[in-house]
Amino acid sequence: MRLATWNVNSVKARLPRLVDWLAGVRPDVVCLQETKCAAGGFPVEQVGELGYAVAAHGDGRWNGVALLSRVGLDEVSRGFPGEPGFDALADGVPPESPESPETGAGSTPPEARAGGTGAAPPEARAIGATCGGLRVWSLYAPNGRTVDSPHYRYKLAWFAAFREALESELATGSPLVACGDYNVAPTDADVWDPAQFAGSTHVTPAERQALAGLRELGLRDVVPTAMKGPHPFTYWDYRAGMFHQNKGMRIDLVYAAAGVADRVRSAYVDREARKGKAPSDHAPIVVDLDL
DNA sequence: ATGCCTGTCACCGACAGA
Repeated sequence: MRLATWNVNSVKARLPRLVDWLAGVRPDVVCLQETKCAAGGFPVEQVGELGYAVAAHGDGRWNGVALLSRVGLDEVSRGFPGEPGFDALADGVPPESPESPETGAGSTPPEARAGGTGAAPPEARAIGATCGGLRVWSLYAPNGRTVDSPHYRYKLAWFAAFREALESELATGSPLVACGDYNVAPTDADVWDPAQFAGSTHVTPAERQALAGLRELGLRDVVPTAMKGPHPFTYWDYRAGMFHQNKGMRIDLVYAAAGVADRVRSAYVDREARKGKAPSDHAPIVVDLDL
């Protein structure tokens, strides 16, 4: 089985490149992130012509994940149990300036502010399905913005909830892989210059501990081969010629259950897909499995 | 060479990305 994951930064804007890439690389299962379209707006017909079934999960303008498969697409899960939404109240930050410090009957009880139980619905950041006997998740972790932001605490809460959900799935013993844009660089070697990231998100101990929590469940980081240079970066900022200087980050990850990781024949970052006209700012990872 | 930011929604800029 050939498995791939790619943050396409809008499936509509990337459609010509996506179609060409699918036709050339011919993966069996593809995890997409940042599709930036509602599920009904996904170009199902265009990828369908290449033999892919589609399961999409989207809000519209932001986020959005999808799975493409031509080896079966069953037991689709849009989101996961306990998945939190972004809720500023969960951090004690009021959505609007409070009129007064009065705490009346309308105030939200603390127990209703916990992640996953508050009013904010989950964003479209996770979709799972069973493809040819393999349980596959396509993930788009929250960015976090800055370490003092409610979005950073949301990011950590989202990872904690995903760990819980995954623990239940792994208990069934079925082969599983969780691919996507984790928005965390696992080690200092996974950013082009660690000094540039001091005090930033994506490299903090808490974010790296979130990844460690997934590895504690038995998942392994399937590190792809870099097609240029020593670091298998998967993201390069559009600005300031970062790609051309190979100043990137490894934030797209393939986390595989041990039984799947043992069957990885090869894995690589397809840097070619980051070149040329109108690319995504992320490159795909392609993994060949002997299942 | 791969080439110096982009997509979306709403409107002619704002916001988000990491």
